[in-house]
Amino acid sequence: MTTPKKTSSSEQTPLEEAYPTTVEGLVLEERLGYALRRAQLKVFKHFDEAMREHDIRPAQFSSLVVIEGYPGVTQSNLAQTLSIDPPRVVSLINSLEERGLALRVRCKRDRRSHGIFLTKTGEALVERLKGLAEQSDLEATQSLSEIERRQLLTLLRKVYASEEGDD
Amino acid sequence: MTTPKKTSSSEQTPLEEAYPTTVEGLVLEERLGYALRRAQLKVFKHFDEAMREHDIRPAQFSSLVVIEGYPGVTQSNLAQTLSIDPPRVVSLINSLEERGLALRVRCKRDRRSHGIFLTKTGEALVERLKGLAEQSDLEATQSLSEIERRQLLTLLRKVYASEEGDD
DNA sequence: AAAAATAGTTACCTATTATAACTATATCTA
DNA sequence: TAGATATAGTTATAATAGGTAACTATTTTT
Repeated sequence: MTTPKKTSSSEQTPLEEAYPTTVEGLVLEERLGYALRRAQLKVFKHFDEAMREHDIRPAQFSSLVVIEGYPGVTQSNLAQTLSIDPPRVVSLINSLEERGLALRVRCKRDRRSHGIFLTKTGEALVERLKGLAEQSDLEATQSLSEIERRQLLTLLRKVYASEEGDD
Repeated sequence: MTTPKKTSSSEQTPLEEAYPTTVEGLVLEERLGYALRRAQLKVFKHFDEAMREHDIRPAQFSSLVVIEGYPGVTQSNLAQTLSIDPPRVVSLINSLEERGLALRVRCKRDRRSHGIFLTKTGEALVERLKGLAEQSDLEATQSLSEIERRQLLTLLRKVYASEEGDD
């Protein structure tokens, strides 16, 4: 790989050695969105690997955890909770139901809505997945100390939890 | 909105009040990937709003900043720098070129590659965009103090910059 | 009873991202 | 120097995420 070298931006002919391989020193390093995207890419890559064996996607994992915590949750509440759109929930629950991990139970009280529950298989799987996910987080953030990891989590929560839109 | 109430997960009939609207208390709150995704969603939403006027997408912004910092950068180096695939760079540069913001200059030395440069218009725009992006970051993270914002940025960089894969 | 609202669904459309194959050049090697 | 190999960029294509609009079945409101 050739060495990065910064040059005047008014020079309009191709350079020979002006090839960066990092964004070091660029304003990009100061942008939160960029840093978030890059960090997320890395963490998700680890997550994908950890879940590959069980063929579980991030959204499926999130759904399973929420259903486990709130058995009987409705699809619309799941949508709100995870900030995804109702149509997305349909295919999400379909996939879980087809794999025998969750099931819809029509609500007697309001027959428009479905309570969603985990099956025994689903409960067993989510327990396993939670362990794998925790391990994956640790691997993806080996460069952080335990204290830093907690700090990061706290700061991220502070960002996304702040009311303002209803993101 | 009804109140969340947690119940035994072995109960297989629909509940009346088991509807959460947050993930508070769930293991999900402990997952880094989840926190990153939610925070990124929020920050990107602000970014989109800030850039709407100029119709600039996150990847276009990143490209412009890198080209500004490394005039004459090649497409393959841009791909490496931003961790995106070569085909993605093609359409990215196409869009910038069509809008008169950047241009390809065939490299004399290696006629396979193109040096990419900003036009005057591109240079003017990227200056403006950098200001907007910074402002957007601040708005998206109003819940953080200046110190916390810097901490967050530092921690994120530490995560994505650590060598291990070549993410 | 009629109108309006809600939960879920279906159909559709767009943007993002990854993969494979192609071209043109350049480099290696024998 | 000829032939094989590698590289930069491109095109085509497919998989997927994500979002909108419209429809059905219910429930609630008036």
